[in-house]
Amino acid sequence: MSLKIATWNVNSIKARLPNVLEWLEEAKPDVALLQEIKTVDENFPVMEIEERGYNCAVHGQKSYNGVAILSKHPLSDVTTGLPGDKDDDQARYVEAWVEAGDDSVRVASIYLPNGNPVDTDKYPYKLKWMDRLAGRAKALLHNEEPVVLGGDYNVIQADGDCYDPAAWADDALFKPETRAKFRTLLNLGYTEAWRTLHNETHVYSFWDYQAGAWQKDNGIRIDHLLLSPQAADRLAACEIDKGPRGKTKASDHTPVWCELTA
DNA sequence: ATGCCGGGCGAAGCCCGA
Repeated sequence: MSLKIATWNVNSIKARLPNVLEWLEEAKPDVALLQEIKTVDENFPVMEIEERGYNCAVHGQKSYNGVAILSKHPLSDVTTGLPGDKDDDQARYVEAWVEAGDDSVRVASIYLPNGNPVDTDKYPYKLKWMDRLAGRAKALLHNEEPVVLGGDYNVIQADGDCYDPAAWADDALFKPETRAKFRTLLNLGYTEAWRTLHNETHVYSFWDYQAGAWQKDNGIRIDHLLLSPQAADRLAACEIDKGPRGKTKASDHTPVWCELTA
């Protein structure tokens, strides 16, 4: 048996609903981790998504942020919010156990802060959020379960993950401190699924709406699936699906998915 | 090119994203 787990920053579930429903029917992920739903829980389109055979766990917020987990299998043990700062009211983390027999897995949908401009409090917020994520990621390893931490990490890991490294050098997504924090996650024992299976550079998951970035393939790869050892042992495939980015009324991100074989 | 699009909010124009 196997499980297809995808992550996608949809940039508003309200504006993107037709695209998301079409993608669910075409790509048929077993689990979909969504970010930037930009709505409160009460306005999440649960009915339309349940009609397609998915259960929903939603951690929403008015206007900004917001994350969700969609799953064809039952969800349990749902937790919302990233531990470590009771004053943080931004909806950027939701976690759940996917009940799928031998394919069961713990998943989290992550919307890591952008951090720009770097000379404001947004950048230290990003770095502290990454420390908190590392704390949660480390705690999850103690359970020795398959875990998939998927989402918009807002981290460019290396020169080959963006179209112009010089242009990104001082950006919050690419600064050395940011990349070091990301490596801390990997050094805990997590595997970045796409890079593990692919050697190519200049393959992206985000293209700006502006300046013909999509047409010129001026993108960055910032949407990642991080796997615990027990999940990495099951990794059979990981791909970036550029299809949704080319549709009308597209999100500026495109889905990334992996297949775990039990 | 730290905003050229595109979304939210709310009903014009500003905030935000990467």
